[in-house]
Amino acid sequence: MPESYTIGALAREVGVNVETVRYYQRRGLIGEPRRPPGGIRRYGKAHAGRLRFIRQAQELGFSLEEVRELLVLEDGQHCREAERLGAIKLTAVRERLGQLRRVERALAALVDQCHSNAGRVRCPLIAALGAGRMVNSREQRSDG
Amino acid sequence: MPESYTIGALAREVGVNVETVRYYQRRGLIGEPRRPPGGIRRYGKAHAGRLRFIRQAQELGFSLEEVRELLVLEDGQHCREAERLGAIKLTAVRERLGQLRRVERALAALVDQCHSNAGRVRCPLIAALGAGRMVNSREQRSDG
DNA sequence: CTTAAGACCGTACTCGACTACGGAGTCAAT
DNA sequence: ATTGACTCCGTAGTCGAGTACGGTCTTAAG
Repeated sequence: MPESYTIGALAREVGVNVETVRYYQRRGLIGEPRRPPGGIRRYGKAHAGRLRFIRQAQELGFSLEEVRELLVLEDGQHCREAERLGAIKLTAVRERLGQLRRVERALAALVDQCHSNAGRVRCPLIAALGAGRMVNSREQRSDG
Repeated sequence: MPESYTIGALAREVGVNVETVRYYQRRGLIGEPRRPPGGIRRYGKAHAGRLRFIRQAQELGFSLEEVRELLVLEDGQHCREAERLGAIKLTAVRERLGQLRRVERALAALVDQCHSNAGRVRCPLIAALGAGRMVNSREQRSDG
């Protein structure tokens, strides 16, 4: 019988705050088991799984609202829809990745220049910041 | 004479809200030019550049506070310090990059599986989320 | 039985990053 | 001179994602 966790145990198990669990319940992200006559709720593996799901999805960049959208698909009947959502996220992730790569390059180069520069004239890093557009996410034309 | 923008023009130029510019000023991210006797402030290219930098840095996941740390070094006297901060940021960027790469892989694989799966049994994406730990930023052992 | 830890619950607070509002002043065009 | 757009400034509200608080109730241990 897996309905063994109290809310506190559940939270500990998954590594979140009790208040966070309750918050998710209020947001409709996890259902609350009904209270036994005048008692306290018990949670099971499924709840822990759900909770992990939420944290995972968050790490993937889904907002709680988006997570909720995904959870609605949980019955397994909506793989298509899940795929669609996943694909959208994937695009976003890839965009971010590209951006971050550009920054990595730019920043690495600047730090390197700073190092060679060794405290001379103008600091190349600072100069670059002042100049703006070290990194541009999207090309922008008609800039005079 | 580059001090040509009003705050509104500046905001439009960079694509942010006027209130946002003012907010950044309050946060010490951009200096406000002193008002001419009883007049309105004028901003120049430098301000636009600064503003763009801030947005760039934000898109990369830097908080305004972190951006401020870098911008504080603007006098050019602190190349060493700037280098240090730059190096720290670079490390952070690389970490983020790694994380994002893992996410990209995981998500791509799942979406792909969904596609092959074509609406059958359990949706792999949903299942994977439920199982937890598709992507973990830091390894964690001793998990039973 | 007493007691302490923990559950329950609602409300309120926090934090980061904005965004909106309202009243007074300024500027350019008519 | 008047109008209307815009600036200036402070304060307040919003949004997402929690986190904290305080009072009452349950439950397990001693």
